[in-house]
Amino acid sequence: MNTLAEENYLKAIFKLSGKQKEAVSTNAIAEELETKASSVTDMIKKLTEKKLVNYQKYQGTSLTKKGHEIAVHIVRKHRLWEVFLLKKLKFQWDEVHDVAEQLEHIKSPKLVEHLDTFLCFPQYDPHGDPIPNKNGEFPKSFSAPLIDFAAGSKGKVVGVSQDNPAFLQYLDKLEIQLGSKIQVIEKIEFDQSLEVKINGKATHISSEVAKNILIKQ
Amino acid sequence: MNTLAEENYLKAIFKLSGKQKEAVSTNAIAEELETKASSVTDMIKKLTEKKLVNYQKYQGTSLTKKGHEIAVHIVRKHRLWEVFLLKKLKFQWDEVHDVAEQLEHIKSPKLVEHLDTFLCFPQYDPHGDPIPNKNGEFPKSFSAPLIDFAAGSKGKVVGVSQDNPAFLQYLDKLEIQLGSKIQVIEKIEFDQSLEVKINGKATHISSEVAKNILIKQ
DNA sequence: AAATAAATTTAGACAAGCCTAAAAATATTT
DNA sequence: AAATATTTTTAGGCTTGTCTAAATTTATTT
Repeated sequence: MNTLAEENYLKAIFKLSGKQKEAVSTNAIAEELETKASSVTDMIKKLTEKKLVNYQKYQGTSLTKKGHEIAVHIVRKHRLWEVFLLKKLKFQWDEVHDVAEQLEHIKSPKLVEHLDTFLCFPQYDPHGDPIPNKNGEFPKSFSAPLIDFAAGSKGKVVGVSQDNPAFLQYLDKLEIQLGSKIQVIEKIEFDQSLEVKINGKATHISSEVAKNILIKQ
Repeated sequence: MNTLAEENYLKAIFKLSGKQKEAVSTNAIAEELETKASSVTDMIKKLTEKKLVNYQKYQGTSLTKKGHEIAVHIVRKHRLWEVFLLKKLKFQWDEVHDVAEQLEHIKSPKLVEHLDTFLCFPQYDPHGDPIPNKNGEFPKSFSAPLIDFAAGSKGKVVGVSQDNPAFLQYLDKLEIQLGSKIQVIEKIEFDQSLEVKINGKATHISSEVAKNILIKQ
């Protein structure tokens, strides 16, 4: 069984290493967890000992198969709890994260599976992030940041990757909501900004905004 | 904010000190928490520092008003989660305790209150124990162990005060379930055992068993 | 390629929470 | 009331997870 601190490190490495599972730098982990690089080095050594990460001095860290499985399971729990808080307990969009951050560490296999059943096996959480099933498999159709879509592609807004109030208010102004239909008209080379149609209406958004809107085709 | 260990100490002292809030011995706390007396002394000093307990060397420990409030709040959370696990997630009677033991430490005032609302403000948990409201007040009508009832009295089984599997299996054999109607026919002076009627059917149970069945009239 | 800067690791320290063993205080016997 | 037993506390130590400061390695400039 892993400690709370270990779980948080695995989750951070998972988050930082992306789909290709690249090695993650010590400083990046330190920043993600708001701790010091020396603390990270200490913990990475323990995780190496437990065969949860691959680590070579000065060369960064990546998850082993076992470490990856644990991280995905924590992500699963986090996102299921977010759905529970939003759908069942009537939390607001931006209130769920901190509580889910605590709930994700509860240890009870039965609890997760019964919660999943109770929620009718949701595939996405309130932020539009995919929820892995109990075997750690993500739903086939992924959401991705709007900025990653080519000109011409169409999709639906399934979430955001930021819940900064100013950002959410700006989306409101642009009339971008969960479920809005969105089409990429043109990508501006110069500043990576986008011409898009939102629910049929043309508008223009910056790359900063496009990075944080999640789309599912 | 209190640590997990601190919360468990407060809960243990609350449990041991009963309604009259008597001082509790160091050894009793150590036994309750399955730890050593010396560890208890250490922690009690910290809790004294934080004004959560009253403590005089060699004279035992009692909760301050503040400590009592915190303990009651943890009990509230524990029992609400038990109801959630049983009623919503379809856990078995004897599976809820260990998970609730973890969930009770989640810190989010909003979570507790929304959970309470979601569960429609239950007054008793699956073991028949009363659930304090958000002001820390217990419901007026308490359940009591079967053994405390006089010959002739009638009531309903609202819980048990043990969740040892052998005990629960034995109850099953006696056809005693949550909600069973029970009437005390006779109390045997000699060994404190009881003649009872369970759902109309006469049977005989030992004092050991009668101590652990909770009845509400 | 040498010098400088940045990233990472090591060394040593600290708080929390636990432990064992020994000392001190309290309770119980005789 | 003295002797013995029990309870509780103290002293010192260990592990986990953190920190700062210094040393080392890698990356970037000049």
